[in-house]
Amino acid sequence: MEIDFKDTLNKCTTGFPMRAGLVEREPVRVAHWAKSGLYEQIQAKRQGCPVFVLHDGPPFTNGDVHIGTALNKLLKDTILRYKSMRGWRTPYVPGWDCHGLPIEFKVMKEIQASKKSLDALGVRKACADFSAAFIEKQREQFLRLGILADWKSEYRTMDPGYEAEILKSFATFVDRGLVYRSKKPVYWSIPCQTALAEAEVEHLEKRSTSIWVGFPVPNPASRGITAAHPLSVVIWTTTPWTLPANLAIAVNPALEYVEVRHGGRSFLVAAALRDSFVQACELTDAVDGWRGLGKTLEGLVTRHPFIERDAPIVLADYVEDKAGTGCVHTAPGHGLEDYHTGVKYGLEVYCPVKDDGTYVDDGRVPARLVGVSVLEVEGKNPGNIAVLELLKESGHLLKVQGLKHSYPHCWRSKSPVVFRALDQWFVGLDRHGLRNAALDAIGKVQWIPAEGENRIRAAVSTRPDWCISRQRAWGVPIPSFYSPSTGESYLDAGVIRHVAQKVAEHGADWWWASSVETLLEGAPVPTAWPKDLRKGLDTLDVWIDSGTSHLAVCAKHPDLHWPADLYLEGSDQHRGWFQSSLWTSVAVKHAAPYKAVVTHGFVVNEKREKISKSDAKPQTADVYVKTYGAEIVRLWVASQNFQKDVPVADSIFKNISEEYRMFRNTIYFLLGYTSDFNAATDAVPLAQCERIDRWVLVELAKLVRAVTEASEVYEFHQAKAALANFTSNVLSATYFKVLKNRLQVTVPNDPLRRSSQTVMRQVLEVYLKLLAPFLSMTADEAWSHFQTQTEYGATTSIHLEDWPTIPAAWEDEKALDAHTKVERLQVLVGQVNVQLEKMRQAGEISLSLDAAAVVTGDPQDPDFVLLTTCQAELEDMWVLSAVTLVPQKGANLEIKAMKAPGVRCPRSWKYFPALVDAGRFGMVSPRCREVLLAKYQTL
RNA sequence: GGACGCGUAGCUCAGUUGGUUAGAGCACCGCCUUGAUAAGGCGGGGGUCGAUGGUUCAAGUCCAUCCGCGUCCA
Repeated sequence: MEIDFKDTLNKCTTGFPMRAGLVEREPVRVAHWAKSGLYEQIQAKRQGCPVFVLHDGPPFTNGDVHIGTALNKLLKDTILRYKSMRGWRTPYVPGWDCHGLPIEFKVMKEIQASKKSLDALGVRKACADFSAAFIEKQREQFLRLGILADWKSEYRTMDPGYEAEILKSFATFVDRGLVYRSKKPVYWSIPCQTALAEAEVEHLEKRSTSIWVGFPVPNPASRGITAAHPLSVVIWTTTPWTLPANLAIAVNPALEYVEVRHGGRSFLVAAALRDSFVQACELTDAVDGWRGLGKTLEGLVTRHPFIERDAPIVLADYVEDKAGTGCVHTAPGHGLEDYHTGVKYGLEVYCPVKDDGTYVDDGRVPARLVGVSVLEVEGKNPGNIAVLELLKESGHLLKVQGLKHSYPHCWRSKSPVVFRALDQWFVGLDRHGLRNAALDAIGKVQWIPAEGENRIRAAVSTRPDWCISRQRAWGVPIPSFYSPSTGESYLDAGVIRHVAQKVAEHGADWWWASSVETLLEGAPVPTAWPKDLRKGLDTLDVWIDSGTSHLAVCAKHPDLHWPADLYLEGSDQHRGWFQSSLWTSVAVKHAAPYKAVVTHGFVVNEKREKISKSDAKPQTADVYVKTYGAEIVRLWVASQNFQKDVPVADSIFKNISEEYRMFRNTIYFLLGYTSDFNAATDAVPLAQCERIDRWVLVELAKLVRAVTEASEVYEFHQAKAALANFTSNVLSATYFKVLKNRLQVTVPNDPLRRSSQTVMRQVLEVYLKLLAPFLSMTADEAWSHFQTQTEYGATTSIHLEDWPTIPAAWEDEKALDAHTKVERLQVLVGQVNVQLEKMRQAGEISLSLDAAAVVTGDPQDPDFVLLTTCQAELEDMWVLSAVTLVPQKGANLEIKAMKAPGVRCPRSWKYFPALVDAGRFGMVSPRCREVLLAKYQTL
């Protein structure tokens, strides 16, 4: 009868399943964490510890959690779990960014589709519902990823309390004299009589009237231009109606310009566009004259073609030589580029067009234009027609030509939009040294990676004044008032604070719902304000909302402190949240709101291209969680050098899944082979542990150091790499290989076995702790098995443990000596393995235990001395059936592998000179006979 | 177009101040194992270090130009 010796071995036994079943089982652990209040437990455990505040940048609440957002949140979670284990108290208050155009836009489209019409309050209600619904969804998705947070304290920028903080901060801006009103061009829809945002504009094909117009130059010689005839600078434009607002002509400083002579007149255009100009304006037989660079033209005075006014030449880099004449009609009130150039040259932001699209009567607009509309109806634009007439009469119109091109249109009325300067509120960034204060503050922050400092410095130093008003409904109101008779605006910090208090009680809707009398009731209204006031309907730029979070959250929440220790967001936030937070902080608190800023790159696809929304598959975190499991997503995050772009692809997740199995199986092995070990009774003093066990502890110490050092500087991919190498090389390929036979074959309490188990328990404990920040669910699951051999039996979580430290005994003299010796023995066994592989390929052996080795060497040879010292351990260490040492004076060390002599023990698979009778078990090795006897008493 | 960054094996990453035949994990191929088995061991193949030029006794590592990609800006 065949005996199945497998049943007589100490087997790998554990309830920790080798197969993870992540997608199905993870939600159970997430629920377990919620039910047991793991986050609260962790905070309670670190009561009184130094506090580390990672302030959460609020994700925008207009969609499912994107894989890039998951990357961000998981990095934060990893850092906090690590910091907590390191002894920090790590309160984490998550936030949500609720206001803003993308939501309002989506909501407006829905409203439009349902043919309803809502007032501002109705729109706001719909937007709030929309945002709230996505908060619920996103929170679920974050929980599913295993994010631990103080969800009960989460902040929302639409909470009345938060809105009040925004207004209080704004009041401080006003107090400090930073806020002013000025004009700036925005998209304007004449039929809707409203400003439009970029997202509300759609580009459609349009037929426009393009014209070439000459601006006479009274004194060409002032810039050294030697023109043969009376000179005109020629501009080309597709919006003739903006000419009444012309204040300058822009040329490119680097382009060459040429005088074109024809019919007793001279024209100045860019040399590269000279031919197309001559052709378009049919100037046959034109001759070229003076030439010069654009930069020499700066300040040259031209005359407006039909208004008594100068139009100086200004320089602008955006002027191209691809179309037109290289001389760009510039109206700061009717174009953003023109506006910037105008600001640069101190030009007026002049916009002589009213809300209804008609020219104003300001005494500067020609009488024939006053009241004429610039709205195009059925292809006819009265403004254009009138301007063309004026040009024709003045003789400066060189050519009219139709042009089909893409032009912005209003998404609702489908009519062409116009650019029109409106009064806006600005924060003057150079007032009262604000910009310099911001730049100083930047220098006191630690930027990781260091290049981040350049980026924010560039953003802060070049940013023009901050336009903070939006003509929108979904946001925090700018509590301004204006006089309908004079148009004058009124803003007062005291009044704003009064409004803030009311908003804290009633929410920002109160502003829209209340009359001016109600709004100002009880407010400290300045005596200078007129009685007849209307309320402003602009909202604040949402960057003020999120940029105020350090005040509304860090400075207010009792668990947190200001400034935050860390901000962690994508690198685009240098220009976004990092910057807006800095400005508000410097304005209100005179310092940066963060001590350190870590940035991560963007998720890109396998080819390292950006992930666009038009991709076939929506790149939500859920897609990956439901396919691979949150642990795989977490491990993916830990695998990336997140300071660069982060690739995401199925092939990568498959790869990571394999790596996960490696970690999981290693835990399985450690749990399984120590399940019969009781530390209280079975532990072996370290000093008596085996050499291989001492070796692995030295390796473990190295691992703890590597993982800790990498984690301290947030280089988790290095930490994960160290863990992977340790798992694969140190444990699986070496330690476990050497131990396996010993663990299985001996009696359970064999000293060798207990020595290894003693160390394996330590390895397991430390290994799980090192994995905990990354494989949070798996480490916690294993921790329960480690404590209680059940999945949820543990009363504590691994996330409540301290980060491992390295006991001195792990690396005492004996340990280091053992380490050196084992390392050398591992190098030497390499020579054996190559020979074994040849024998295996030749069909001579299967297992390494089927082989033996004979080592010949000089007794003085250091390696031979080492082998002699460790002779008793060599068979186990090399997993061979026998190792014979043959001292031979003067011989070079030679290790020869051969088929093992003797007979194979069917139980231990090791070869022995002879087997012995073990009764009902048959013939086994003497050692196995002993074991069987001890185990079963009778044979 | 501008500013800043990135580009090392199929994939994810290491490669100290320039110095021997460029490394790891995973994947791949072959063999073994089936007593970690939806596991494990052993062996192996695979990179002109984005391209080209330059500095140097010596460059993945320094410089220049170009190409590709990303973020922000225009």
